[in-house]
Amino acid sequence: MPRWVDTREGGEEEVDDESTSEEEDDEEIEDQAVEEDVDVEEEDGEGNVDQNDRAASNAQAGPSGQRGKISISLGKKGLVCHVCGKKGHCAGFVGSVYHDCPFKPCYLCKQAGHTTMTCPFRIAPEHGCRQATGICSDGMLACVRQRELSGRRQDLHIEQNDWLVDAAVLKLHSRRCTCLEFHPTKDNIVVSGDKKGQVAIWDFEKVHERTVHGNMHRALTNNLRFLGPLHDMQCASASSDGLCKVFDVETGFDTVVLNMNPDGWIPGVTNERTWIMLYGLDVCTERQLIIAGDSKGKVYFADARTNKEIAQLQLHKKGNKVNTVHVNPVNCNLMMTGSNDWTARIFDIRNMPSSVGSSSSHASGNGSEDKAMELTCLDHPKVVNAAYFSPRSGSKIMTTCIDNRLRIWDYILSAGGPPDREIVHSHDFNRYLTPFRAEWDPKDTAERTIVVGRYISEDFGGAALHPVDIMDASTGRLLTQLVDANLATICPVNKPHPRMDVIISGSSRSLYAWRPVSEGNEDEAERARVAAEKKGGAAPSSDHFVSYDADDAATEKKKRKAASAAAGNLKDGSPAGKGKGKGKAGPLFAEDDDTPPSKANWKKKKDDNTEGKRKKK
DNA sequence: AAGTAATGAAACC
DNA sequence: TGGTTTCCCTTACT
Repeated sequence: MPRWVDTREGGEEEVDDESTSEEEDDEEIEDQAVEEDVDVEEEDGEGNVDQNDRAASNAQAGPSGQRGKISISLGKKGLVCHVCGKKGHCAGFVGSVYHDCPFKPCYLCKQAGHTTMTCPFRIAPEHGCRQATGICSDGMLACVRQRELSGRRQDLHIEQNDWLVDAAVLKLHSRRCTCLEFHPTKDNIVVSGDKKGQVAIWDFEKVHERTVHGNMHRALTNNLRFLGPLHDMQCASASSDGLCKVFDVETGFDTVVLNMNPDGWIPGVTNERTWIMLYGLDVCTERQLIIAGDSKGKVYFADARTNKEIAQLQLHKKGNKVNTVHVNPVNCNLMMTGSNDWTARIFDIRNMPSSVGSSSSHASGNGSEDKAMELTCLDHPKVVNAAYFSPRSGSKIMTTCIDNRLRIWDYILSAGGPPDREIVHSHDFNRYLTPFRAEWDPKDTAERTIVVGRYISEDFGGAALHPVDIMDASTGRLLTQLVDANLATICPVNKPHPRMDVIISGSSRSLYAWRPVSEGNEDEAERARVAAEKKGGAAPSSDHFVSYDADDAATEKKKRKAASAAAGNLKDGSPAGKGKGKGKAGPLFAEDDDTPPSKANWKKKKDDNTEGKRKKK
């Protein structure tokens, strides 16, 4: 049985009882649409039927297969499409299926001439992908042959299991989760950061055990990285408050390594242009370096032993975020960054200019000045959310770009040129959500398995769910899609465990632990599934399900007090009042000085979405 | 149950 | 270069 943790008051009941009559509603809507003379009969994405069916049984089993024809009524005169503004049709959800505006390019691959529903990339995710050389449709024979030829061990690591959420901690954070990191030595521990600057430590085996360091930062915790097995309690963090800290995950005791805004926020003086935020972060254990990227295209190097800044360099175009920093896992001289300037870049740290001070003010040029270190630049057509070396050999490269493509280079040396593969995959949303970042599975010795959340939803037995995809980076093939009826929100943050068959997803304010359904456990999983279905997607068991309303600041304080009184690990429960604390927070800061850059004066345009709204409940 | 705020990139002038 | 507007399947709340 899945283990869900709900520590809010009333725990399970909260999530209970939603949408029991979902199917009837669906039918109603469909019927309606049919009645009102239908011009366009649903283009049915034949190709993905089986894919969906399989996952549908994973999710709300429902009357899965026999989902009747869905129709959209284009004949209605009164309708106005909120996407293109033209009359006579309307984009949006019909039940759990979204229909694109037929006059816009495909939402998935961005090409004109078809909609997402009929997109070749949706029907066959590997469509148009060149396979990596030496990879023959995943046959065992091909793997053996490859192994003999290259002398390297090539595991066939094909995920075929069904996965389900095994444990969850709901509302652990008070804002959306922004990053995740596994503890280097304690297998069951995952550390997560959120949009408010909190850092949480969760034991996904014990489920109820978690610690929240509430005031680690005063703005988004953008990245976390452990200092390594030798300092296994020490974790570094980079935040939009401009701080890079090293903190002890058990005690929460922290040391500031970098402070990009030493004068703080001075009303009337500081503004959004001058405030510096830290984004990308990595730790180089060999060199004892902490490397962080900022919101202005600079990268900072700090000595992890002294916690002092060594250098800062303008490695990317000015004014553009450096979203990720990654030190090559086998060659610590190599570093790669992914940035909002539409590039990923690879650097040789040895070529760092010797005379770089903390007050460097290089000017001129097109913005990215400190070229000495740069080995190559990987151009992209849009923002690069993430750029990572493969975790074992360090010789492959994968980037996540918001043009809805994952790009794979099979060898670093080819990184100057076009990628070996572009995998079309839906992850292009850029507001409201934490940016998607595709991750390598460090367990796969062949360095093929990758994990990435999907933005676009799919109909799983009547529910619109957003799967987490396990894909093969060498073929572009979708190996498995993770869905669970209890997890209906988008999962932008996902990490495969380095040693266990576990994937942790951060979705909204909650964390979820996926596990494959083992053969012996299928019955149990089935029961859990049925239970979940009966309850309308609610918590099957409180042993596996915790919710924790971290929203209200006062409640939070109370809770912390109680926790410290109890002087031990936080135990389940500590019933929190129903979170109402609106948590009036400027975009940048959670508390005090109320002059953070606020965009409250933004004009709002009504986003007339009503007719196409997805029916919930 | 309908409305809305928070939010970020990019196109445009 | 800077300010303004738009956009596209959000989410959690009133």
